[in-house]
Amino acid sequence: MASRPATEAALPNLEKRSGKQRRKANDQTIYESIYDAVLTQRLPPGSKLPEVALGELFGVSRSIVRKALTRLAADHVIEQRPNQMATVAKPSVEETQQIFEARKTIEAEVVRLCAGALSKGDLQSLRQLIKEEKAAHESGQHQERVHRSMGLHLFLADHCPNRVLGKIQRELVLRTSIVIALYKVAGVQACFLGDDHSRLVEFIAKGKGDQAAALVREHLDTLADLLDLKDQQSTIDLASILRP
Amino acid sequence: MASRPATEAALPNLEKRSGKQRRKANDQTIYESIYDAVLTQRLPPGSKLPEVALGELFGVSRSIVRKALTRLAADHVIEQRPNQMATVAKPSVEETQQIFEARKTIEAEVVRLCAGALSKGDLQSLRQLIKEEKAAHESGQHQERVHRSMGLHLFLADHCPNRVLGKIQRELVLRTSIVIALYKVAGVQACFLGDDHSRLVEFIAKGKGDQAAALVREHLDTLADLLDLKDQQSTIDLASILRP
DNA sequence: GTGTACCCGCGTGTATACACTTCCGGGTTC
DNA sequence: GAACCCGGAAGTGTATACACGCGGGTACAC
Repeated sequence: MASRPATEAALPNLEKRSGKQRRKANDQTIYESIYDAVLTQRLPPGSKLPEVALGELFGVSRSIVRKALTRLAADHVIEQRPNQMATVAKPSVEETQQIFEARKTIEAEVVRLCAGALSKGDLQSLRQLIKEEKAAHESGQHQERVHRSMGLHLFLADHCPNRVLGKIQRELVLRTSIVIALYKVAGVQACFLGDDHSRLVEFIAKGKGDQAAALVREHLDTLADLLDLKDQQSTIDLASILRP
Repeated sequence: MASRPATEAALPNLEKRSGKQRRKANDQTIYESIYDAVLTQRLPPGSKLPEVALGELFGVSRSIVRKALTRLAADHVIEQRPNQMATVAKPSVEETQQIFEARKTIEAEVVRLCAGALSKGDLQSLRQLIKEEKAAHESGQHQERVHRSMGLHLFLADHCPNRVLGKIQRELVLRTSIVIALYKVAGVQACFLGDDHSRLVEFIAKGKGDQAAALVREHLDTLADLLDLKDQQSTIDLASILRP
């Protein structure tokens, strides 16, 4: 049983979430289930994803599973190597920093475009999201809080007037969440940084694009600093250790 | 024969390029072949891509073709609808403008990061690319010129220190090329705009990131202005035409 | 002549069978 | 005792068979 602990431990969690929907899942369902499991750390980085097991779990054949895995690989959620089981992506420290830098560039532009361009209803939804995030935070519901916190950034991505930039932003938000799950130090309340979110929404509401962009950059820098990027387990230099 | 002219006319062009490699193509080969055919307009937007025909053409089964098509759809090169043949993407005017705007944001940052960070050899390669582009331009080799011109931007994407941003840039360059192929007015020498490319490389060589970024934005604006975005065939307002 | 309903063919959606590759474990040999 | 070799189990890679959905064409009715 020690041969593939990640698989045996995590795969059942996939069905736990959605109950007994073992029948007739399509590739989109599988895609979202795995994605969500990765984000909530039920599937930690490096977890193995055997096609047959997934197929049995969702009640479909490997064809569907393979399609979902191909899409997940295209979105950098998992890694596929020839003749080997797919594994949940395990971004390096370097890649993590680059993801944050890239997101700073894109999200700054996204909020700039959003500023003054969102409807009253959109702003209302944003304020509601922040309220729910705080509530989840205070009641200690980890998964809920992660979803709400990420939800604000996803909302901005989905409502950016530039749909192309919005989709890029969405992908980066999700990748960011993965690395946060990977490198987050225990106890840190990621992305719940003071009232950054509240201030950001107000800047957007008042059409102050430049200030919103600046705040986002600062917000992401603070977030990146909270990560424990010193943990270099995956980049151990065997030579320096074993050399006499 | 009028039922699917695009397919019958264009699909044979796929094999024409690679000669007689009808044996044992993998999904990567198919992916690249279709991608290249789209970029060089051998497969114009809207072209149908039947799985069986592609399979026979490349000597593989539909499984491989489907994998390639799934990846192409993820990269916005083709569009897949349930129970319908995949078609080459046909970006709207609005999406085209958004692609250019997004690329301005990303590429400006990419060249800023490249400035002063490229090796002597890289700069040498860039200057060589520009030379080849000019040569292809003057000798009237359309396909070659398109490749070289795009090649400079792809080179910058691939050599950007931030690999994440580089990959986003690469995708946007390719999508830009698609819309250029789609909306280019006859006779326009797209992306061969004076000595923009030469000046850009020199800015990068001298580490003048801000000036390089500014030039890129200007370059892309000029390029977008050359397109005939008034052509709204796909968004015809029937009401305004048929109303008495 | 026109409108409608049915049928058939083409193409995709899904499942499954089989071949190949990889990895692990035991046995043998030096 | 250690290293190498070999065999089998598990998993992916690919092809193929069959089911389903859509669209066009024809025949029939009005």
